[in-house]
Amino acid sequence: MTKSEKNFRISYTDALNPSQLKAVTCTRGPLLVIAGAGSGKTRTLTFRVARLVEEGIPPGSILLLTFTRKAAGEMLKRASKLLDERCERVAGGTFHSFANMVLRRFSSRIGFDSSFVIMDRSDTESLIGMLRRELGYGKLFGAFPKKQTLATIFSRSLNKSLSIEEVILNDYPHFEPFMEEVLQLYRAYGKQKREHSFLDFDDLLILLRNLLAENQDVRSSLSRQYQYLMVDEYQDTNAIQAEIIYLLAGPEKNVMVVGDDSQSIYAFRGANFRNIMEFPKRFPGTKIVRIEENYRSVQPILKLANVIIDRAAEKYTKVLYTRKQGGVPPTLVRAADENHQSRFVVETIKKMVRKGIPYEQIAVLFRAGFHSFDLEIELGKQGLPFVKVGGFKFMESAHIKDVLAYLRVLLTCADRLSWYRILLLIENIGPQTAQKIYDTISKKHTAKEGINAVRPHKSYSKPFGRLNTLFQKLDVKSMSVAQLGEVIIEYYGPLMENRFDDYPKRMKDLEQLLSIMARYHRVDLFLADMALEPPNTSMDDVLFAGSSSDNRLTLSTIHSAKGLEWNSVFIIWALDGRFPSAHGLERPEELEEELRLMYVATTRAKEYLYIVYPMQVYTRGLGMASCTPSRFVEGIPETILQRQSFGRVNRQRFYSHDDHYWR
DNA sequence: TCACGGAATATTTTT
DNA sequence: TATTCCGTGA
Repeated sequence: MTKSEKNFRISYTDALNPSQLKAVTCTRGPLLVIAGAGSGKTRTLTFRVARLVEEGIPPGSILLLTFTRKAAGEMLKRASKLLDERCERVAGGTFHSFANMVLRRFSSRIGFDSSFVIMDRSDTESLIGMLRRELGYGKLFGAFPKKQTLATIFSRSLNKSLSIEEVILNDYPHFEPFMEEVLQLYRAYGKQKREHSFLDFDDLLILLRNLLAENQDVRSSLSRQYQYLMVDEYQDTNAIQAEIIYLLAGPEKNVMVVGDDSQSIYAFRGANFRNIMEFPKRFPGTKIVRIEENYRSVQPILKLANVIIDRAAEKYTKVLYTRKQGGVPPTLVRAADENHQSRFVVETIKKMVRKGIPYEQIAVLFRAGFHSFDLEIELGKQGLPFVKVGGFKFMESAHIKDVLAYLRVLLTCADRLSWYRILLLIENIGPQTAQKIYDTISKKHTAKEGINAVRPHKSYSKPFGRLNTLFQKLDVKSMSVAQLGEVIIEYYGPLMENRFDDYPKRMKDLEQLLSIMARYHRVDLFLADMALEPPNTSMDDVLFAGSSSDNRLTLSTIHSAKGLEWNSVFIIWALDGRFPSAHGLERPEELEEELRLMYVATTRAKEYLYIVYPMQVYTRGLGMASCTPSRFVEGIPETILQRQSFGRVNRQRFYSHDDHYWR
């Protein structure tokens, strides 16, 4: 410690509990912080940033890596409020956005142009789909994996550091006969990316690791620049990310990682919570701090959470406790069917709101994006304002991607994927014609020249003329991002009208996109951001006219709810087969992850928690089928998880406990 | 060569 | 429910 405590502007000893304080003041050397749910992890990180800055460390030499860029931004903002605006100059973001920045700076070292394009998941799939078709593998005898599956296999191979062969043998043994073809396709995909200067999400990580591992000068330059590393959500990093941290750490090894092994929910993406256990081995002399006191939830909720996580085969090392008094046990609600489940949630929320709980303090959580469809309809009918997070994405909808395609070809004339998008929108141009036109265009260096060189066939010459006019107007150098957007939308509007019958709704999305564009002054940075951190809520999700943007309840996948908290939480579809999802039932490690997911969901609630499941579900083929509640919440004593019913089944009304607190 | 319709098939979570 | 493949007609 460079100064005595009283010389600091912030009184750390008053603001933090002893273990938090230890995590904050231990600023030198490797440090592992195990922080339970609701234990003030964000607070700890925030104070630690302020502390480092107060100790006189230049903000620019602190790097804070988090799971979303939003999380990093908020922490730095909070730190600024605590101390001063110096904290805003701390470098923060996700591994992917950090990689993006570094790789652009050192692009020549990795053999790429600095204006490389980042492919999101759907770009990746389209490109794979294109190659799959070209190579003719779709027509092979038997079922060749689809583009989506192929993308998953490729990604898993990198993120879990396994070969393609291993992934197929482990997870997709039924594709073993196609091993050679899949490998062929994988090589073609890699070649295509290199030729087009495309990087997918996984390339960002791999190339950053390779850059650091193979270029000693780059490595030491970066570790001199970032002398203090902080990594949030360490349980959800994979082997490559752990290696990046290792390579980035300078001789001082000022590396702090924070995580909670019982909240690891991204193994499907290659995350390995054992990274936490291995951290002290990689960094000898690591200090370990545990933060176990929970400030979020009332005791009855923690009790249930502890019972749930206790069912895990893996024994986690901490038990949450709280000094918060009061609270009522969470409730397991049996609803007659899916619609009753929705209606129960809506009814209860109405009662809560009447009692003074604001909408923004209420959330409904579920395993998968589509689980909320019926509820969304019900909320719309009743006029309750909500916002949906996770699941399908604004940025991935066709009309948004279409508009981005015009911008992308302005930067990279060789972007075949985007040219296909653009050309296929024109009547009478199909894949064959698009390829021919692309061949002509890609010989030129700019989109303007390229499109001018095309001699269109009569059948589409008129609409093609419009496209040509568009590209003569577009000029990256003299126009702002928003101006480019406006001209593009002017061209695209009529095409969209033709293509989609929900044209007005999509037009609103485009207006929204324009207002986002107005915040950027460089097209390449705008495009990179849209791929790395797309706005993850769709604008038309607000079914309630005139609701203010801040007073809405939240519908969210559990994955997207990570790190967040609400006064009242509903978990719906707590059915075996849905949650845990049928997918993971056979594999013990996947089932284990589902259990941790349930644990994460329950620990989001501060005061009230309902776990709801429908008794009967309509499934295609079977009609109405009875269901069993999730194994994660079955057989828990009523003193910990009380029971309630809602609706009627087979003409017999359920008995229902009195609705204790919302009457 | 394009557009469209029918049939078959697989269905999670995210940077 | 969306994707993908295949057949048919223009």
